[in-house]
Amino acid sequence: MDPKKQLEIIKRGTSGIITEGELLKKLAYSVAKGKPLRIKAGFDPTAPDLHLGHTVLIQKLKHFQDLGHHILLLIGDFTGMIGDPTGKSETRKPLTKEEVKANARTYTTQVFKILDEKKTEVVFNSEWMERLTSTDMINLTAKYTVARMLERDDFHKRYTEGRPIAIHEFMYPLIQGYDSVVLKADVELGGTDQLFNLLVGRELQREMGQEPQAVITMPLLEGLDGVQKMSKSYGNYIGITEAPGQIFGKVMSVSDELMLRYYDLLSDAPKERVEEIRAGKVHPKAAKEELALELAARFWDKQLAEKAREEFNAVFQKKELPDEIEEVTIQAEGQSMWIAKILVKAGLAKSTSEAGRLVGQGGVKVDGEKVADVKAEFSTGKSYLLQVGKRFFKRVTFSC
RNA sequence: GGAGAGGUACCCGAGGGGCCAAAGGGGGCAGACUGUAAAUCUGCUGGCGCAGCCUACGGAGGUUCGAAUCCUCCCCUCUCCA
Repeated sequence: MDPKKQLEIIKRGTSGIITEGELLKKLAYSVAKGKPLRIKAGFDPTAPDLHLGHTVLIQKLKHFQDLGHHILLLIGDFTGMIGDPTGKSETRKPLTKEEVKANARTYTTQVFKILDEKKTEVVFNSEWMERLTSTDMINLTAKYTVARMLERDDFHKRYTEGRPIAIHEFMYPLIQGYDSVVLKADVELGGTDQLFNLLVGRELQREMGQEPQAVITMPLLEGLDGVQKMSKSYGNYIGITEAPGQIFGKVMSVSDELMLRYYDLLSDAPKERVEEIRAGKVHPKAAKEELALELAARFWDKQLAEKAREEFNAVFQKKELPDEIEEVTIQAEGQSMWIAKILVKAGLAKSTSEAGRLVGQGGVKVDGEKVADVKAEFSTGKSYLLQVGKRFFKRVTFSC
């Protein structure tokens, strides 16, 4: 495909390209020689569950892949084994080889929900990093200065704010850059927070006589709260292995404002459609449904996504019951049981205190009836339909 | 090696002997409303069969009728000096 056209596709949704001119040149060269570009993206195998935040980047890789370029999926297993104590988060305990391997495997299977496995090369940086000697390592560190390291925004911030920076954290950018040298990457993708590391790759490549990689940064996706970036540890994520109903519902829970952001970063809907939505020509709820449908279908399929939509509307609009309600069996401790205890045992509340609060706030229904009394007791001889809030349902039975 | 600052709940952050289960904000949850698990408003947000008790302000001791607050030691982080 024409290099300019390729660039246009690639550009969509990116936060920055360094430099556009270089990338265009590389694309032109690739077209002229019939040689695909080597596109690198690195992943940390510490948290094996991918969420939508990751897919912003993966989706971009997919665009490259569809344009016929060669995707290098780098698993940072070496760095994972050292453990990365970024910022104030307490030092992560280093992972064992087996754990890293297992994580990497679940990682890649998830990635291949989006990318074409046959056209993707998966590499592990332990392959070459473990072979480096201490001398090699020190030589690598000699290529960069502390002052330049402190240019990295988060290092700079932490330094001036008097927060800790461990020495080995300086190694990560270097190792990541060195990976680019080994892989002879033409382009590297990363989140905006990766910009510095990506640039180090250019620096090192130049140092080692290679043409520096072009760098593409993708915006970080805000989580469901719309404030912090999407991350498992904030619990504000949509995992790509979650049930279609979950994915659908979580997308629907996003604020109208955040929805537009999700459209920009996640959707492959035609540009014109996104513009219409932004202009307010589409009802926000309808627009959100469209997006929820697209995403649910991306990780599952159209039918399941459609079913999730129907159920969502049944439950939240028509206040009907969901199709599938989880059944739980609770060990009976007598003729009757306190409502708070039932809720805890059914997994609908963390503690009887919390359960008590929920009842007090009128958030608990049994068989469709609001429970008014915090001290209510229910006979253990029957089974009940429990509902907490609008969206948590469980059917409980008791066993003796 | 010396001098100083600091460590508070899920996160940020106030509080410097009792009125502190700890202000405020964020996040989360519930209710009302609706367009939906949007927005907005209101309430809740340590545990315990709960007008009471127990556990909690980095850790361990101590002073005191009473400690997140004062003292001692320890751990951790940072700044300046050497």
